[in-house]
Amino acid sequence: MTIRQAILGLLFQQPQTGYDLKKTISSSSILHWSGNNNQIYTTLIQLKSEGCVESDISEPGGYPARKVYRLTSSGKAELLNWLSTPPALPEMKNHFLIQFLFADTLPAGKLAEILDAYAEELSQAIAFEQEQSRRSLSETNLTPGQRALQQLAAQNLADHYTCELNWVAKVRKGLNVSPLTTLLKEEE
Amino acid sequence: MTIRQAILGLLFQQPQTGYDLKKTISSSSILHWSGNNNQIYTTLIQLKSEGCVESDISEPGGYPARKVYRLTSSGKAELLNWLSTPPALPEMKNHFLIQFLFADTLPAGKLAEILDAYAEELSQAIAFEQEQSRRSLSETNLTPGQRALQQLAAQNLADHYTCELNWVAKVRKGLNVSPLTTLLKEEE
DNA sequence: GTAGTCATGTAAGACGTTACATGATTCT
DNA sequence: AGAATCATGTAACGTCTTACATGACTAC
Repeated sequence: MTIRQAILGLLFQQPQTGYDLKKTISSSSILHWSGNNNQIYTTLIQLKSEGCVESDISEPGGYPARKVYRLTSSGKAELLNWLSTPPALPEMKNHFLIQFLFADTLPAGKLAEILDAYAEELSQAIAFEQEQSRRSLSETNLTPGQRALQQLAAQNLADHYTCELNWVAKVRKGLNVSPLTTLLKEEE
Repeated sequence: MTIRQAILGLLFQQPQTGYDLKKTISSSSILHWSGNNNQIYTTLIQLKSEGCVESDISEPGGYPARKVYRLTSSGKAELLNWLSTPPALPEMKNHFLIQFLFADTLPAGKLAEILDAYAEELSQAIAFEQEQSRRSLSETNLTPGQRALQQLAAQNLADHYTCELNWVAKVRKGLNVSPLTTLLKEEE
């Protein structure tokens, strides 16, 4: 349940509503959960029952009640505690890699076609992340330290997409030189 | 449900039991689901009810019955169909990146410590993947084409871990030069 | 007037994980 | 004798996704 920690972290940056959190999380490639992630609301309710967050209703009388959440000291403690946790390796669920793994079933030429489509999609993703990285510089409601972290994190994603693109180019080049079945001999 | 396609792919390579699939999947960094992934059995039962796989009992009378599964033509069709699906971007659930994103809450020095621990873990993962890549060369029950794909896929993972390690080194270096709060100024 | 955004929430499902249960065989 | 591995399966759980429901306000 990383969404719990993501919420704690965002609320530490500034108190905000569930809707604000939802927008931030869905537009962030790093906090990449569903764009319509209503788990946020249930998690907020749970966090409140555990005393990690408190909420005030701004503009009373409105519908639905606009609840602004903020961290309690207990919530801050949990966040700090999690931040000190030993880091874990990234989980890379690369569905394409599984497709690739069984691709010798495909007719010749089809793999090349798919690799090209993948390369195109990666290029777009890299452009998007670099735009995000640039945009994070102009976020006014963050401290310089927070902006630095955000920019470095966005760069991390762009780096990985670039790495993937390089890998595709390498494989694609190999496919041009020789068909799949003879690829291995070069390595031996 | 990528485990479904992974099973179809593995059964295409060779008929085998659920236990065999489980070992292969749990030891593969690419097909990285739980090491004790009993979802495989339920998926096999489902695939059978849909006519994608068939099973024979080898060594009848044993307990539990050793069921060897193989693909039907319908299963092969589904696999081929999925292989031609337009490729999707990798889902990188990098929990560490979320930790990093909120790390300005941490006392100075603690972030550097965590980055170092992360770098160490990445180095180990890279060594492991390169060992896996080497090992895939000597798998006897695969065709040369399949071995080539497997080796390239293993290399893909090693590439990503290396990319992550480079990123950590970059960040770490920046931390030495200047504290977090002044990091951004260099970029502006 | 209808589409979109603001704003909160419930409920059902998909997917993956963990724990448990059973019992045979093989290794130490 | 006890532990590990072989081998299959069920059940509960945790996490994330999708769909639905409500209703106000704003923009075209």
